[in-house]
Amino acid sequence: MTDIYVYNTETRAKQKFEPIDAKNIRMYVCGVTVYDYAHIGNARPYTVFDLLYRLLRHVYGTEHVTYARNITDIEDKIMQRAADEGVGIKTITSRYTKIFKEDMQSLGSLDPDLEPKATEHLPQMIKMMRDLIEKGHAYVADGHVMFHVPSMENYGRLSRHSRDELVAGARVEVASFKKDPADFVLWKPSTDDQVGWNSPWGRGRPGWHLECSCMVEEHLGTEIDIHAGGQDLIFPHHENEIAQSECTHGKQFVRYWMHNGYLTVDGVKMSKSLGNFYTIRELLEQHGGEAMRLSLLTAHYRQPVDFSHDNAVEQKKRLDRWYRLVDGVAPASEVPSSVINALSDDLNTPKALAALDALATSETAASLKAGAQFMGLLMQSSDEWFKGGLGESIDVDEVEGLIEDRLKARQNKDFSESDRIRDRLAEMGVLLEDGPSGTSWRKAD
RNA sequence: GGCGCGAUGGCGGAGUGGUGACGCAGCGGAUUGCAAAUCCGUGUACACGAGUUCGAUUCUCGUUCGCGCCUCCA
Repeated sequence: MTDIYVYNTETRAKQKFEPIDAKNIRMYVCGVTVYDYAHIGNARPYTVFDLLYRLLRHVYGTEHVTYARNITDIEDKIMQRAADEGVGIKTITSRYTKIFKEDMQSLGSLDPDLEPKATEHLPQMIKMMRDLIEKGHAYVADGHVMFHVPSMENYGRLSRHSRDELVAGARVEVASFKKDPADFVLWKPSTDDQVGWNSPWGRGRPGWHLECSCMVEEHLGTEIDIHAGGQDLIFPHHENEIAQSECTHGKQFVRYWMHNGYLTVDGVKMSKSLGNFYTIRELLEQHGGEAMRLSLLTAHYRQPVDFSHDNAVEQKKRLDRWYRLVDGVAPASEVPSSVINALSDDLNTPKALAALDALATSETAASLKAGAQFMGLLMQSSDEWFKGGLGESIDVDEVEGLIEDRLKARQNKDFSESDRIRDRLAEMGVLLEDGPSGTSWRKAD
């Protein structure tokens, strides 16, 4: 069996992956908050950890791996958006959930086994808060339920932030009802015009961290193999998940914590708050799903990746070359070991892509296709790739008729006529390629 | 201030204690009426300083520069 190595944020080291139960491997990736179109930075974790999912399924068997990716469908930004549009939050969340799922599919990610929604886990959250209060880890204050950070001995071990450092470096004003400045919210009260649920502590809504702890427990159990997400979630989100789950259950919550680096634009982190973002939608329209997927995979997942249109165009050219080679070729039955080995080494996608390039010869095209498809690439036929998509209405019959005319002109050595036809096709967005076996065409970029 | 990441050729980006991946771009050639595509060939790099070593881009320390997190954030 192939050994998989992953970098564990908690130990800050690359470790051999040893499943809790090889017949029941569980991974959880923090999903999106559905209040707007997702940006391409959001897509990075779901793309790289999709590869981890594929790898685990390959090594341990499809039926032995469960991947959950939640939908955060209650959050203040959602409420704000709903209020702005004068609609209920469900209208907002179902709209953007649908868009998000479509985007992920366009980027070539497999659907997770489970996509739990926060709002469907209120009873579990109330139960966890009860447990935490009973065990002395949480308290009620001013309509809030707060987690009491000093009640947990090794709080901060994931981010390596001590409670004292946190308090000293805090940029946010400390609410007066907190017993300790580091305490965080499990439940907050809602006013009458805000969305809320009844609870033993009054009508309110859950804090973000609580949701994930409860969804993990509900669907995957109290101890799971892998929990992943963006680096910005290490603190406070994942730190607080550990606090909630471990103080509730008294056992190690997660074996391996994995975090991807940021996607940047012009070297700066892409984020909604900075406004320097591209939505997945707009980039899919410009570059297509596979080029965007490949673009996201060109850097190792823990490194920052700087998004640029030039890179997307470059990756499209790489795909063009591969698609030419695999035209009409059936994928090999085995995924090339060079690809599996590269991915098994902490998801080394640049190395895996180099392995594909090494297979990009006419002799090894079947292996290239198998390896690429394993990574969610080369999923179309070459004809679809070169001629389809883009929605530009290209009339195939007209194109082929003009190619015939041009061929006749060329046979008559009437090159000014043949070039005129080629120019006309170019205006239609069609590029010609004269090969030994005749003339083929593809849509222009 | 605390915690952490990085610095490789024109660009992107692996990797290694000792003959410099890979992609895109460039250049030369083949092919072509021309172009495109394809094929062959080809140049350029390891931030700086010190240390360890027979030998360091690779290990150690320091410096400089860049980036992120420190309760919105994938």
